[in-house]
Amino acid sequence: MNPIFTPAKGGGRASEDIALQIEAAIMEEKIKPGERLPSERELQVLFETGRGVIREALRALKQKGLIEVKKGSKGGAFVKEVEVSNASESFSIFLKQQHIEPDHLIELRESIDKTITTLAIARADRAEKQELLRNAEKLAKLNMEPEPDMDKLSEADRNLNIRLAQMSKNPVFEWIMRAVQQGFSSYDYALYEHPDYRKKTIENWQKTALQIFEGEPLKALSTIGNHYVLLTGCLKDKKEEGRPKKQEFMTE
Amino acid sequence: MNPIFTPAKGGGRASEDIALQIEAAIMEEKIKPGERLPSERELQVLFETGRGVIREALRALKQKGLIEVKKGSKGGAFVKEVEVSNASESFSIFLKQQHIEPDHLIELRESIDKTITTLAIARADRAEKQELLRNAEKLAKLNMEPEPDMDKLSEADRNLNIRLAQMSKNPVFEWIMRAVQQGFSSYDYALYEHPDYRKKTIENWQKTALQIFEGEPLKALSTIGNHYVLLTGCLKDKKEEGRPKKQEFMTE
DNA sequence: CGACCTTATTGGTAGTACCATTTCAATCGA
DNA sequence: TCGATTGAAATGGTACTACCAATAAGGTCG
Repeated sequence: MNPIFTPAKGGGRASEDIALQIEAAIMEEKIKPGERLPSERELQVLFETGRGVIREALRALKQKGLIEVKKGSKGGAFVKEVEVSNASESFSIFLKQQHIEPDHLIELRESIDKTITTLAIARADRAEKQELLRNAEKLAKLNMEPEPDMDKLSEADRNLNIRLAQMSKNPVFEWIMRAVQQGFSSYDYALYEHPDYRKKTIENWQKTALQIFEGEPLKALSTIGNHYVLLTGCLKDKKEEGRPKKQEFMTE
Repeated sequence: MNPIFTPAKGGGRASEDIALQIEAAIMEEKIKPGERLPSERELQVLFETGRGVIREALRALKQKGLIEVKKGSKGGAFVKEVEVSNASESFSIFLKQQHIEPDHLIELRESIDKTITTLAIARADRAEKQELLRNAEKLAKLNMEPEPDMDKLSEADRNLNIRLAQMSKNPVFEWIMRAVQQGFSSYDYALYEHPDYRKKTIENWQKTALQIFEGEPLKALSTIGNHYVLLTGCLKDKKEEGRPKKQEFMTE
């Protein structure tokens, strides 16, 4: 085997050097997803360093979502298949710490959603579009219940968004969508609290899915736009807490 | 002071628990950016654990970009102001490991750029628009030189993109723009290698800036679109390496 | 008063010992 | 022979100690 790893250079930050070497090995696919890294004690020898340093390096890689660690015999650090959920965490940290306005995030989502919709109509096959339609119906059915389960409703809404993103056949959009949802799902939640908004939102989803299925880009875009009209209207109402003066969104 | 930190619960993953507690304290702004966490030896006492565990927790937080660590007396872990560079690192990991196609990223940029442009026309004040125009001229001037400096050209291009994003008055778009640029600046670089593409791209930028200045949304959108026609055309040419058959982008 | 030195603080590294969990093979029993 | 039990080995998780290296602050000497 090639000398993949070379002893860590001194100078106050050995664990960073080690983390970089391992990360490089993963990126160059010298170690592939699913494979195991040497044990901590072996790495300790390879890098000619203490075990604590190794552990710190592994901890950083784990945080990056590059590896996962299992205990016990035959345990160790395994190279992980990249999951969007890990990659989007820092994005949500950014959102939280910057006190991003809901309006700003909504702008992003609206922009992305419109592109995604256009792409989905052009690229998704018939089966996928039908599946989207089915999922929209499932959402509507959830709302038929006497006591609709909020968590399930949000989950179904989330699912629709992700599915639509996947239909664009562009993984970047899927990543963004997941990141945004992870960061700010709470606002969509608000949309499902009022029975009135809830009903309209669900109807809107069904309409969107249908128009995508029928390949009507312009109509679908307009319908998607309406989703955000609803959302901003709802958030505005909520801000005026208790004293709603008038409703300014389109009723249909 | 409240008892911010409680001893880590056992069960095989103390450092995670500790990292969560500290992260929560940061998010709730019990510790604000710029402030210092207790020293490792103090934390060791607060959490009733070993120093190694503390160090692992801090390493994870550092990787998340939440803290930075300084050595020496009066050193320690300081809560960091969130920087886009940290937040966008995981994004570029995602891009690298997923082997994202340039085309996919271009789709995102085109989508975002169009929204940004629309917002910028509506929201930026006259001075900012004029400044954008000046920067576009600066870019053109750089190209007048007998031996144009590639790095400076890319830098100027980057600057224009960021500036435009800022003019949208929406920090989320700025983040996305920066992240994308960090991840895939190499492709824009290609655009500036051919003198022919370079000239057209720069002219296009000037045109865009002018149309934004004059408040012509539709024209500006079309011009922005042309930028990506150029970019895809250029990348395509480059892929056909050496045997360019025909040029398929708009000449003007 | 300024340049230099000392010291205290703090992160960084090394090493050891031991614990908890997990796997797997050897052993025991029916 | 087959199954269950047990025990050893591998491996990550924790604790503790000692020492190194960098840094800042204060004291000392010229």
